[in-house]
Amino acid sequence: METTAAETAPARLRNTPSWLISHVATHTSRLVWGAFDAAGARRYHYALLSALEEFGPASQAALSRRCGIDRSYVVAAVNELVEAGSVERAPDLADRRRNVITLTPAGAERLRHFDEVLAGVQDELLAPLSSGERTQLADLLRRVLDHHSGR
Amino acid sequence: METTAAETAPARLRNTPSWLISHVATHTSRLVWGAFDAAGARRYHYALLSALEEFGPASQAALSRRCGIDRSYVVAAVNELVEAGSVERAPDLADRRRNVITLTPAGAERLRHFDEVLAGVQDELLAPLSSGERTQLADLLRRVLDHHSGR
DNA sequence: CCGATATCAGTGTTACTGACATTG
DNA sequence: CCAATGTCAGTACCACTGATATCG
Repeated sequence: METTAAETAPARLRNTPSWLISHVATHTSRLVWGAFDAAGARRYHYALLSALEEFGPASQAALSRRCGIDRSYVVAAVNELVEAGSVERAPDLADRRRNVITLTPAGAERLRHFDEVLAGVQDELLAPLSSGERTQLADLLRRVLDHHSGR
Repeated sequence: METTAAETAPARLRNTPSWLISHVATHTSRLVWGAFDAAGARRYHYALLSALEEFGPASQAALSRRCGIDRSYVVAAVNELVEAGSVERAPDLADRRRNVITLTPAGAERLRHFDEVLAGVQDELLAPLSSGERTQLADLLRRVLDHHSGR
């Protein structure tokens, strides 16, 4: 235990949305990281596989834009996913600057597995909230996110 | 511009609270970091000053627990705050393992300045939400946070 | 020549881990 | 002897920056 007890945080912080978001995100990362680590994966593997399943084969740059992951990180992530047999990387014959990344059946399988793992995480993360409140929270966050990624 | 356009994220991600939180937190950090950087400070300076103002002089370990900042980081942060004249560090005569950190008048001044800076950040961050919705979001996050720091 | 792509090298912040000496 | 404290060294993840070569 690094942090022996909790001791209430200053009211200033507890009333500042940006602080709340950051701290909840820290706990979230811990949970998500733990779950993916146990599954031998990284958090953004799920993001990439999701994009490939929903939108079909795509270039690395497109994946970067859709998932909000840096291009240089997509390179590394795709390397890992290729090695795991979850995706395939092939040069794009139509535009020779690009690679086409394609989801493999094993990758789709993996994605479904991650779905379950992540569902468990959501449940643990949002334990104190009712079903309606979870939806409410997601809606609010989605609106904030859309506002800031619109640019 | 690193990310030319946004292109909608996969529905799987947009419906996953943990993903929403993490991504909103990224945007949040950008905003907060920018604001504090312009003020020549770090994000956790605000946390530490807040705790000192609300609870009075405290040891570094107590500050760590209250602000959720790692002990090793508190060391560095207090160094910076001492150098900036915002706090004073003195050995605790009652318990010689400890230091007593005390807020200086200049530090209290600094805190008030940060209050204003941060208020602006909240406004920018939560721009798409009404006043009631902002409260709602903060309430939900606070409950999630309390649930996870209770341990 | 400009813009996009894939890649790589490197930086900065922060959470976390572990070690250590000092003190209660 | 065990626990807490302050300190330091080192790791890991991730966002970000910039450079480079290739291609449209």
